[in-house]
Amino acid sequence: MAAADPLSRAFAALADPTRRDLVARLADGDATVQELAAPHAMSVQAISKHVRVLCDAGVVTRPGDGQRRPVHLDAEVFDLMTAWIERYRRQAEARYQRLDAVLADLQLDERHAPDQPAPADREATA
Amino acid sequence: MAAADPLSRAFAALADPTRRDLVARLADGDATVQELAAPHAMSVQAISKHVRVLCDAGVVTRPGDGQRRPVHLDAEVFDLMTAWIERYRRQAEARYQRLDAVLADLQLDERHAPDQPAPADREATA
DNA sequence: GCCGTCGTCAACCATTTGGTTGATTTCCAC
DNA sequence: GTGGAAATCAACCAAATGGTTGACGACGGC
Repeated sequence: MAAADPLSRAFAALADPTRRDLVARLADGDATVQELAAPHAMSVQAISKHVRVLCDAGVVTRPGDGQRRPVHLDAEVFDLMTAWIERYRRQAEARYQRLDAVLADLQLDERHAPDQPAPADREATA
Repeated sequence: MAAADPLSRAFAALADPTRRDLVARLADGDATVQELAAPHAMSVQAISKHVRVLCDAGVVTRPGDGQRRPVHLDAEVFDLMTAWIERYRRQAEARYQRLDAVLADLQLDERHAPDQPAPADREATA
């Protein structure tokens, strides 16, 4: 998963509660690794690794190049994720509505042609 | 990560391109494991495992209890994820705006009080 | 009733992940 | 300069992931 596509990296980065906590903390403002590590009963190195994962996923940037460089939340990747999620949520909802329409049609048809076979709803995608 | 919180399971479930592909396929309509496995050069057992992960994450449901039970996309968990993402995206954006306001204030203040120290913007969260 | 197929369970394996500790680098303050 | 703190690098370890193959239970069609 290390050299995976951006979407996989982004979702994987947020799949860990510690990293989501870091994001929540960074939404309040930039912070150093030490500040991020303080409330997390965990070594600073572990937090540094988590920050690297967030960085590789593009969730976070490190503007400075010194060793006191702060960690900065970059919300741009979030758009990628919401775009993907919303796409399939809408598609699923649209399918529901189409299914409902088919069922309604069946109800109507049954009143004068009770033995019509039901059309496969997946072919109606186009 | 097996007994993790719902959000972790949901993000982890979508962190795999194969599983995202299954979701894309299921957005077109319910399908059996065989149908899902067909286009994925991979054993049926592997697909079955992926479906189980999606099921544990609540992304997918299996209405039937027979062995030919179809897999059905359940978009409800998507709301959880978008809610989390949007929360911190908005918070980050709001912080930007506050930061901009602070900077604007500094610009103004510098014209008649040039040596005021900058306030830490993170304390302004409350 | 029997056969074939669908789906899963089980064991196994390679790789990744998430954590540790110890050493090293790099900068800031004095 | 020198000392100290910040951050990372490196090696290591336990557990989880993602895949395989093989076997097996449960239906549906003939």
